[in-house]
Amino acid sequence: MTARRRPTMKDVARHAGVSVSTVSYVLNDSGPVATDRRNRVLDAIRVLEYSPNESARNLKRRSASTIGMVVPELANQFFAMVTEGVQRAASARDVLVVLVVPDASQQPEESQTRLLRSQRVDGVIYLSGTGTAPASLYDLARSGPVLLVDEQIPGLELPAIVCDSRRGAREVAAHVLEMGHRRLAVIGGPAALWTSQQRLAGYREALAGAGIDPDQVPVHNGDYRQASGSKLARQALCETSGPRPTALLCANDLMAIGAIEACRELGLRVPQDVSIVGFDDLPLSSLLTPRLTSVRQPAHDMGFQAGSALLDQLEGTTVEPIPPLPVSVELRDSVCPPQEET
Amino acid sequence: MTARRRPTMKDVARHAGVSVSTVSYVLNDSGPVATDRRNRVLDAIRVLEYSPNESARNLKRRSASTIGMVVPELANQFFAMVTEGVQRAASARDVLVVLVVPDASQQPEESQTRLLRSQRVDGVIYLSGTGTAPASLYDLARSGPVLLVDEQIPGLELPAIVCDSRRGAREVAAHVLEMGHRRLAVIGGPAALWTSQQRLAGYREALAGAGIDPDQVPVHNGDYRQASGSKLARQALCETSGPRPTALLCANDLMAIGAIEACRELGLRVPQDVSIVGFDDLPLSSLLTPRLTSVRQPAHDMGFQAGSALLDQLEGTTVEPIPPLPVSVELRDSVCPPQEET
DNA sequence: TTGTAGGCGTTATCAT
DNA sequence: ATGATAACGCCTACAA
Repeated sequence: MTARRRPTMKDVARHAGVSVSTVSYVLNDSGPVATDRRNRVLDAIRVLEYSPNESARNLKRRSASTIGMVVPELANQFFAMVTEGVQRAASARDVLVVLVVPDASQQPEESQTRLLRSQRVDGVIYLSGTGTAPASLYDLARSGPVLLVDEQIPGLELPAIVCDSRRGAREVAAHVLEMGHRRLAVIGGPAALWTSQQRLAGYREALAGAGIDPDQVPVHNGDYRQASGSKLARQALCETSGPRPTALLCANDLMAIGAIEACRELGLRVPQDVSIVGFDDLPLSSLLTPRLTSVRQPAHDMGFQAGSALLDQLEGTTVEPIPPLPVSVELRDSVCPPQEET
Repeated sequence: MTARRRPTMKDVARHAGVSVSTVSYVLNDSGPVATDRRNRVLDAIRVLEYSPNESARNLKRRSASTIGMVVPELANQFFAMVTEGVQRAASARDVLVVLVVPDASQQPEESQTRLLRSQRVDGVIYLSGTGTAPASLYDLARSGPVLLVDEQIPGLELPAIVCDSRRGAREVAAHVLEMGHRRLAVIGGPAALWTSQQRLAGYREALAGAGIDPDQVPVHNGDYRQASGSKLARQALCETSGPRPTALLCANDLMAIGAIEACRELGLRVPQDVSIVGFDDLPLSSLLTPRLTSVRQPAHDMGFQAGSALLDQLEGTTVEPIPPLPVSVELRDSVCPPQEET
């Protein structure tokens, strides 16, 4: 049994007794073909199990029907869901998604940049997770369309799909304030990140709206990871002079989880002693004890929209900038009215 | 400012005053080139910002330097981590990963099959999550190398990267038995899935080893999802005739979480009234209350090994079958000795 | 050591 | 309605 060469259009043409152009015509409906000959071609394709060589096609068409997705890590469920959304959007239009997870320890420059320049992808969806643009992003953007998700990068005028972090933050904070809390602290994200800034801005709006001077509320900036949430919560609850805050506004769920952990270790009950809210509403957040009040972002949808928008752009459709997607506050058990100290 | 055509090798050659073959030689070290001319070429490449057209290269080489990763969903952290591992392995060898997340509701056949046949990928890593092979998998396997991860599909003699589920299951079960439990129940996975079978086998070995007849221990098969864990736990704890089990062996973490939930609703304390163990050790499992005793699988590593093995195979390296990867039992709070009923 | 030319599998232009 | 044929950009004998 010899490993047979893959059939080409030429083989199909020969088998069907027609010319290659005819085959090409039926393959792409790109020309008129008599019904009987079309059928002969279709048969030949079936018999030979022919399938077109996409490399050749790409070469000719100068496009790859492929987009790249750059994402900092998949273990983070939010990123994973965005990625899944992107892949859905792409696959709905018969476009492939190349996944790139830059190795934080390496210089990611090379692989990402080479990616677009080598025309293996027609465009890129980019999610840095840090808010800072590596040099490679500039190159990418110069050599092809780049769309940002879940962030906006200062200095780069790139289209982006984001959601209304600010409003979400404002609303959870308002909820906490309505419960009667007056002494709050913020566990914020990396100061450089757009989402951190938006969320902080939202918290401040709510505070101001409740007649509290935002500048009086301490802000501890972390890195969006659990450990930093834990550390900063401890700081906010102990090391501050003056009375202990009764509520912690955490800029994402992972840090909120860290905060809960810290409270537990400090012997403080959540929510009776300290109310805590997060942001992201990871699926796991409703499994915690207590169930975490958080702001849900439509992760999958963000990815889907991003994928669709990029593909629209590639098709030459002029695309309107997409307004921030709506978020929703999920009220759960980690918030209650402040209890008087006994 | 006119959108300039991408430079080709010909442009580089002209700019450097050499022939295209010379350029090709320096690009791939595929021929001898005088040092000065090599430098001229390198300069030209830099000046023109040339980068090779991979489509043309692929066409010529009959390979795509790309592999496909088929995975049922990314929202499941285990799958996400495997995927990340695959991408790491690939990117370490300058190979791209095309991500495919078959839409369960659609017939996934088409996209997956077309993928490999169109020679856009050189091979595929496949993780069905169901244990049943869609027709497309047969096609895939006929037209190129396919490697399974985290499962083995009966009837298909495909290489696979798995881990030692059986041993892991045996060991957690043994731990539970050592704590003194005698009345157990198993919340198993889908009967068709290889992992379910392995884990069940492991539990049975441990039971037999402790002098308990495995056939006397009730097995409830679920679908690896939280809801089924919840439902089946309720069944195991209430509807069984005879005394209530004091421990539940759950074939994965999600079902274990469901089981914990069920216990809570039934007013049973975990672990005092019911001890529970899971499998997978998802990162979230140690965040639960109580922290879940589970069996950790090296998800990322499984992916990495799978990627590496596939690439080895593609390079023609003859690859040894890889033995099951080791797992480790993570002892935590969801297990304690059985308490006498008061 | 370097250059020329043909082909990889498609698509698209242009005759017929 | 159909069929030659010339690109697409790269690699690689083979010739110089």
